[in-house]
Amino acid sequence: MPRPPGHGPGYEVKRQEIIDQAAALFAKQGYAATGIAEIGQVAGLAKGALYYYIGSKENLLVEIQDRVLRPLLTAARRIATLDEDPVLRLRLLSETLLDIILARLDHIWVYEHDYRHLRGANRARLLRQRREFERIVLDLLSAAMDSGAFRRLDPRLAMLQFLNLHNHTYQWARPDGPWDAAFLSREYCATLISGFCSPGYDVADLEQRVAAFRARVPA
Amino acid sequence: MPRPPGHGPGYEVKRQEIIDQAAALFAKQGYAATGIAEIGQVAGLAKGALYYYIGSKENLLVEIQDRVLRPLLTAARRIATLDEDPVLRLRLLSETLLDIILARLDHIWVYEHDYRHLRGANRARLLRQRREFERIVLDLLSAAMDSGAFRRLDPRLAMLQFLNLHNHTYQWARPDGPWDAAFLSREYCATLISGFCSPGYDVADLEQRVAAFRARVPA
Amino acid sequence: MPRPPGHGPGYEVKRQEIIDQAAALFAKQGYAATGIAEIGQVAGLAKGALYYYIGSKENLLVEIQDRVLRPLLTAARRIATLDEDPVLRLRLLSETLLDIILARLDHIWVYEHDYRHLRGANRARLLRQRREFERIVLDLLSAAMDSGAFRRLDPRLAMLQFLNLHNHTYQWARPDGPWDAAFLSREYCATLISGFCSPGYDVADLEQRVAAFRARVPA
Amino acid sequence: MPRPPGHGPGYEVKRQEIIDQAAALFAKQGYAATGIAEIGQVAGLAKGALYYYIGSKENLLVEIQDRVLRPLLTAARRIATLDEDPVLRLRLLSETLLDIILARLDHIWVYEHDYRHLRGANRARLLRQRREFERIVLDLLSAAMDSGAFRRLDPRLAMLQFLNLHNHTYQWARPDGPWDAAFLSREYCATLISGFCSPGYDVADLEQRVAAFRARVPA
DNA sequence: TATGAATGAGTCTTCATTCAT
DNA sequence: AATGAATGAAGACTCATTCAT
Repeated sequence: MPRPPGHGPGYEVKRQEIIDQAAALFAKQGYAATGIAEIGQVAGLAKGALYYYIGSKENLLVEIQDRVLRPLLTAARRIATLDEDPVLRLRLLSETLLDIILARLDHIWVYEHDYRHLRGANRARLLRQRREFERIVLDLLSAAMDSGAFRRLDPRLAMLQFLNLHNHTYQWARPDGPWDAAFLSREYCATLISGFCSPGYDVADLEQRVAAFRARVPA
Repeated sequence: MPRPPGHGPGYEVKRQEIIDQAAALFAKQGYAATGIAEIGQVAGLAKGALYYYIGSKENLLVEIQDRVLRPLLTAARRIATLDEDPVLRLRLLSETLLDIILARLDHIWVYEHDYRHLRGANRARLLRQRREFERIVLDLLSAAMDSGAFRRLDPRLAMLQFLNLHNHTYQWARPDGPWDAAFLSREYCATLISGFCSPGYDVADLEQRVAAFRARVPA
Repeated sequence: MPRPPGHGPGYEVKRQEIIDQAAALFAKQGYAATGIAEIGQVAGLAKGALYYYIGSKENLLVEIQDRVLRPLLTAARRIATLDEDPVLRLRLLSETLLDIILARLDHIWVYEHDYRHLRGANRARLLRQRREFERIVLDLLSAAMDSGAFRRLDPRLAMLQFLNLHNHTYQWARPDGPWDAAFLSREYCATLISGFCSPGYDVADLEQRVAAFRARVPA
Repeated sequence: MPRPPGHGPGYEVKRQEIIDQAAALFAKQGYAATGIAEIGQVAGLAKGALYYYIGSKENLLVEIQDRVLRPLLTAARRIATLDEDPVLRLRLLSETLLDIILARLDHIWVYEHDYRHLRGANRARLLRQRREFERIVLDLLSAAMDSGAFRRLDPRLAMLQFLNLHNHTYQWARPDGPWDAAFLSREYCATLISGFCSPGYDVADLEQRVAAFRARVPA
């Protein structure tokens, strides 16, 4: 997204503010049902000035998707390549995913609902990135099966269960809800791993290994 | 849903057809991004005639939500009052829910995405019905805990996991996908029950009890 | 230009009226400087109704160009294939061209000034048709040289002189001006043929042959 | 054309550069369809600085018209008062006109197309200057008739033929085209004079008189 | 039953211009 | 001498809806 060169120091700050405000509106009303006029009103900017910052409405959508996918993929790639037990890595990935979901609930809402309004290259890039994330989950699940921790299941269905359980959280989570990402991750993973693991696998052990890993490798 | 009085015999048939077609369009493009003109074109009707059948665009949305919620609640109420083990009832409810999701994927898409475009009484009624369904799930989970089958968990979080796992299915399921409702229900419930059950609970036994129930009580 | 099917009997009439009115505005102010709102005002139609008739602003431009080019090319093709002396055919073509220019001065103004605002296929088609007309003029001039009536000149420059002299007429002609197409054609052709003809060619003779042709072949 | 007072030495230079660049854009896209932003981009100037030089968009148009009309009228006035045969003076005027057209094709394009976007005094002055030029041509043609060189024709129609033939040249001429002003002037005047002259007038003689004049009065 | 015609507010976006710095 | 930020009207176009026929 190349932007016209030569902007003042406050430009990017204001720009990010506007994206924040747009994300809140899109989450509440939907992308298609939110008007540029409304965004300008919330931002306290006339339409001309608004466009000076945003370029286009679709651009806002792109930025919001990016704010979700960029940190998610960065973290997922890092976790995927850790030299750790795949089950542990799944647990770490789960918590990262929930971290991002809970930290930016309105972004996630837009991310889940309105990606279909992207067109052309923007849409293609988004789908590619989504597939990459799914691939990482899939590979970790396969690795857990290879390691004997998990039973032999259809890895694709296992991945979809993982995604269902995590991704749908945005539908009911609240910014001031009772549960944080760490807690939800523990619960979700307990459920999934109980369901997926081989007979005799020690589920309870996992949280201690997570704690040990965190002690070894501080964020 | 006020309907003009005094209609011929074909009225209701055509009306249902139009709702079908609208659901398909809404699912593909979103409610806000789908125009009345488009619906008329697909229905082969000029705008005047279209309005004769539909009343308003929001009316279509109401009808689509109803087509999901009416059979879902009917079945859920029936299952909830069965004189059976709560875990078995959960399994039956799961399959019913997945049946409806897979049978009407486009309706579900609209149901999940566009209920926020309902206003006033329509919206209130919808939210009430959703809460009733959630309550049924919650009560079954509590009953399973009371019966000793499940550990003592936060029943609300258990319900949310149940809903996450099931409801998000519409995001990736395809009409010609490889898995049917019975299969997915078995898999999902296996996962959930493994995670929720008390130590020593015999998960594998459940499917035989389902089969026995079906033999006793044919649909 | 496929238009939605099923229009009432008054539709096409009104449509043509609107194109007339748009042509007048475009001629006076230029295509780019004329707003849709202005056209609607002149047509006595709100914006919605206006679009019901026109489809798009560019469409209006296409129609106006077509109203010039269609009769022009039809007539030019017919004249080009007449079994007559090329000089006579040039004279007939000249009068036809001036007929069209004088009959639709505002259309010609738009035709000459605003064809650059056409895009894509519309533009390509226009340029193709213009080239076809030029080709017809060029071929007649070449034939006149081959027949010995004209000196050997650069046929392309001769064609451009023909076009210059005729096409620029729109710049100063008035609907109620003193000269009609027949008169102007006589004058223009007298000038051009005097300049182009071989020594000894009888210029004065031409008008009698035109009269004879008209008597033989009534329009 | 009010200009801010007190400018540095480079001001006027840069100003002229910008007008050049604007003329090129206006010629290609039309005045109304060319944005100030576009001009600023080509000029390498932000909008604020651009306005420091140009004052307003209409100002640019005024300057471009002036660049055509000022040298044209200066030359035409000079030629009109030469103590030479009117036919010779027409031939000299023709070449000057074509010189200006071919030297500044983009300016001419704007001059012919966009003078209607001028308002008020700017427009009045332009029309006055155009009429003055036409008057000069008209007077030369009348003089040629008075001298017996030309037949008695409607002098106004003769003038319009002269203008048609010359002014329309901008429509197809290219900066790197095969014909220069001197050549085109010879051709155009040969055509016009053949058409206008009295019987027995020696057309071929003219070019030698032009050469003789040039030898006597170097530019 | 069904239509075509009309509306006017609303859509996203671009415009020429101004001005504090 | 130049900039970035702001404006608000205007740009073309679409919308859900109504209604006489």
